[in-house]
Amino acid sequence: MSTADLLAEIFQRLFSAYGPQGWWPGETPFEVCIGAILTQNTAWANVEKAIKNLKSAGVFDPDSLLGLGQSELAALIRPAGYFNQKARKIRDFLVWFRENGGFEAMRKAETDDLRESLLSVRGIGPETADSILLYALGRPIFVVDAYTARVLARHEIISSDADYDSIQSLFHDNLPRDLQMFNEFHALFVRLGKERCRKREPLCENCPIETLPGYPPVP
DNA sequence: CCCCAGGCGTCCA
DNA sequence: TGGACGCATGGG
Repeated sequence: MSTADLLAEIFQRLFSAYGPQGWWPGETPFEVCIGAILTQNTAWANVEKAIKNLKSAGVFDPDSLLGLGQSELAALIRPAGYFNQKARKIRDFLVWFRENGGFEAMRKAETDDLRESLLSVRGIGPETADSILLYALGRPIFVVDAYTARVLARHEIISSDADYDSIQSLFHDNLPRDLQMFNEFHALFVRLGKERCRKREPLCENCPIETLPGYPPVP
């Protein structure tokens, strides 16, 4: 079975098992950007509390957030954890956002250029940048996350120390550049991981991809 | 009490 | 260039 067929098979099984995930769980492109930073190594339920705090305080827009001091911002996003670090990251992103013409300019930019520019912001790494590109701007980019790497490594499709770009290339080089498919695929990996794939446990039995053609069963 | 979450930057070999 | 470590709250 080719890599292309294997990845397509994984997608089909996850989609059949779980259906469309309706991502991103936020209402606006701006909310996607802030949520993408807040959710770094953090449970989404805690991110929701932080976003709710910002909305309740009436400051959930770029200018208002920039008007807050870093410590005030940190206090509001406290439930999301790492609040001092994330307050600075949000500020740095918003400064970049303002100085680079906001969404209007972002929508005009080439995907590769925009990705590089996003990565230049302190606190935005590859997963955060790609989440913004895919879910805020609709670019057909595959987002790699810890669940994806863990699941693929357990199936011995990649090595356990594969880096972000190599994993992303596996998807980019072997699947059609389909926006809706990439949107669902990442969300489905997260769904699978949340439900069944804790760090210290193998994939559970009756998992949609417990066995895959040509690959060893997960222990 | 324990482990872990939709990462990232820094430091050090 | 890559592996350890700090960052932090809240849920299971």
